[in-house]
Amino acid sequence: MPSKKSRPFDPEAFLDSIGVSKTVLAYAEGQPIYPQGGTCDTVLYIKRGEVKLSVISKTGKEAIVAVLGAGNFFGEGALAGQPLRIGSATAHTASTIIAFEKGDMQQLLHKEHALSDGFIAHLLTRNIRIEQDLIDQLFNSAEKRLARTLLLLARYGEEHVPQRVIPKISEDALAEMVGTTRSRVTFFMKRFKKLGFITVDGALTVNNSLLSVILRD
Amino acid sequence: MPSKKSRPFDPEAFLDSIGVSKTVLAYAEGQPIYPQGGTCDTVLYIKRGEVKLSVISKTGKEAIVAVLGAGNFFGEGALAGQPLRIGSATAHTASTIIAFEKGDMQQLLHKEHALSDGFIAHLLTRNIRIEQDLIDQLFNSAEKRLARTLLLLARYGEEHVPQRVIPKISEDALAEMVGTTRSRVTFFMKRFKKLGFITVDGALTVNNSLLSVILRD
DNA sequence: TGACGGCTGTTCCATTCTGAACAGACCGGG
DNA sequence: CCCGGTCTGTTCAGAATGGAACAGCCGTCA
Repeated sequence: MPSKKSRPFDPEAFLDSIGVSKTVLAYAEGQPIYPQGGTCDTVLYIKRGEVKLSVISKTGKEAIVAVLGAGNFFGEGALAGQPLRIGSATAHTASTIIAFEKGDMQQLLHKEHALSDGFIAHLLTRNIRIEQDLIDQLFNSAEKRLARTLLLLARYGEEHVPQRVIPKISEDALAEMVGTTRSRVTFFMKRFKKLGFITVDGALTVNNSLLSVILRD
Repeated sequence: MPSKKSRPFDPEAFLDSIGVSKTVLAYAEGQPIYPQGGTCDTVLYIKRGEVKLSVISKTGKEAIVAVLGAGNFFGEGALAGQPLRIGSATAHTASTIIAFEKGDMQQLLHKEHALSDGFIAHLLTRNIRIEQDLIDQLFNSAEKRLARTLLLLARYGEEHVPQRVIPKISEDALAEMVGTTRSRVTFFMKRFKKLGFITVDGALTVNNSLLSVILRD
């Protein structure tokens, strides 16, 4: 397997190396990066921190589409000619963000092989992830979706540890990510606790045994 | 608006122009192109026809993730290092498909600007579409999802006509695309008919007034 | 300290959905 | 023309979900 996984490409270092100017911004936790409906003229890159992408429906419901970590692009819709942002982006934790003008990015992607290779890799990864979220929604019950979300938050599979701690997240936020209501989340969390799949003592610890929830029929 | 929409790039003509060998295959309606779980070593391109991408769960349920028309790539997971196909691809109508070896494609994407530009455009479009499907699932009831699916099938928005005819599709297939059961589909279809949003007289005609179902709160 | 706001635990019921069953309509082959 | 297969129309009970309401817990802040 010659292909190297996990962020083989660092756009910032690359851009420095070819001497392109860029905008680097710092955001505090919870600070908005761009609003739903805003003009869609930049592509952003997460240098440090985590960014939450969410959408608000006409009825006021919020759905969290993704929480992305360092090394990810977001707002790529600009390149596809989207005039307005479909959803909003918020700093989930304190973050450092690099912004590229849409036009600059297009030029760079066209000229610089290394950048376009890296960007394609990123898009493919995102594609797969979103598609799996969709499949998850189509197939699974709220309980399984919650289990999957918790495992993803705990970065299941990235390291060979039996359990990991989840930073901090309210049941409300979980409900939004999972696509259900808080009462459901509370209900299932209680069950997970009872079965020993997760433990709560200030922090939330996810045990890999939670996988059994997803795998069972 | 300088950007040209709707398939600005024709990979086949391009590949011919630079003299790359490729595999062109013809599929009859309903014929499998690749199976879920098969080796994932080619990227495919739809020259003509329509391709259905579906996934089967452990419990045997099928979900139709997308139906793609001419000018689309699929099976791109190969480039992201996926060893096995996540879902299966089937010719939805008689189709002509071009297959690229994963390695060849990677080389080409790296060397040929025109190809990588076109491919990025494709990935961005797909991303947006899948993301919207996901948002649809998170926000909307089965009824609205069905309405949206019908409008998409009727290619709502592509032309300025008040109504369009949908090729042919069983309620079973609709149920799979929408992510619900056939009994629900029948139920809502009846309602749509009664309200005049669709008409069935052999063929299925979708009226743009069906939009009101999506827009209402 | 005491009020307040945010989060969690819990309950309850109306609504929606699933899954299965059965009957009739349509179609093509033998 | 009859048969079997596929698709649609319909019904229904049981399960899952949504949405709201209320109480307790725990920090912050004046």
